[in-house]
Amino acid sequence: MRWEDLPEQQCSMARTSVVLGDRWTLVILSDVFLGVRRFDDFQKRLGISRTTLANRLRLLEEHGVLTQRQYEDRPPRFEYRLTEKGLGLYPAIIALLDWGDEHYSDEAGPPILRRHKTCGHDFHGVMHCSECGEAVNPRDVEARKREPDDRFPEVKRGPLTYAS
Amino acid sequence: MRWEDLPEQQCSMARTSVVLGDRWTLVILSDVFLGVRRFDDFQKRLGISRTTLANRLRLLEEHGVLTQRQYEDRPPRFEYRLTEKGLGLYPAIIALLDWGDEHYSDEAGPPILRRHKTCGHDFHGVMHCSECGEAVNPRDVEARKREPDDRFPEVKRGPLTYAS
DNA sequence: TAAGTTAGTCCAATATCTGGACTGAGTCGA
DNA sequence: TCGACTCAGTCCAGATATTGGACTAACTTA
Repeated sequence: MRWEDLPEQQCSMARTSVVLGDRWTLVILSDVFLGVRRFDDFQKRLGISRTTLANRLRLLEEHGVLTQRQYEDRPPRFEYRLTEKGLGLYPAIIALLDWGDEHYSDEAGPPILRRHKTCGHDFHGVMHCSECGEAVNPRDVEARKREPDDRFPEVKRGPLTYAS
Repeated sequence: MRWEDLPEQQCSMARTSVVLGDRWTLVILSDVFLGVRRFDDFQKRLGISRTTLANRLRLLEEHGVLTQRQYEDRPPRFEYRLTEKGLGLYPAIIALLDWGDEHYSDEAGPPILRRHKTCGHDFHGVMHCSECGEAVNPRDVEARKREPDDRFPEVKRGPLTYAS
């Protein structure tokens, strides 16, 4: 199966992966959330090739994650900004950054700190249940299909466990 | 810059992206969280090429996200399981699945539902602040570098905003 | 004994990513 | 008015990664 055929699958991660699933997109997006908006700034900060950057930004625009907006008349210049849909990726970005902070920081700690202005503290994200408000533990979650679907074959599997 | 050089960067997303940033890894992981553990099951469910699957699983093992454990003696057979480090990706997986559910579902709703066994309801994840416990809004977060670092050049940027 | 299961490897064709040069419109300073 | 600079890309050819399909290898089951 080719990557482009993934969205046909009955799986939200497959469809998400078409937009975010490549070497650069998540890094670009985390820069966008830091306030970076211009082509050359992305390019200089990330060291990504200009071709690939142009392709990624176009893809993100096509998928409604970013929009271009003019910030200068002469010469006409555009910058990339998050749409509401793009802003909806914030929890995922936070979760991925936190995971990177936890597992790949050096002795001095995470390279970038995030402060919750509302309470004034540096923080990390904790995933809570939308229904009861409690923090969610992976072992307390049970997944089920909406309905049987032959395109998404069943396999033998047990409950979620992990290697100790 | 090449993908392999990304982890040199002072950026947690760059380092995270080395492990997760490709077309298949997130999809494989979301299957792992559904309980899929065997090579052929991944391959049949995802339609990924066997070569790429083998490479991805090896990468995830090298990075300590999965481990192989023997589940059969004759012939010796191994299955892939999450380590504690891998289990730490659950918030990110939930956030990405929720985003896909929200933006790419058909009329009938998300293809897979997740139930919080603790409270008994189908749910989605809400990202909360580890310090004050409140739900986090992207606009209430302020990022800053731990310290100046020439390898990670500053750019002109304003506060986080988005296109309306 | 033949067919099936499981977990891969190997291969050549195709697709994607790379750095670097280049374009083009306009600004800035002297 | 000239020359250097800014910014957002495009274009190219070489390097790298992904693809589907065939194949291996060890063992089980009918």
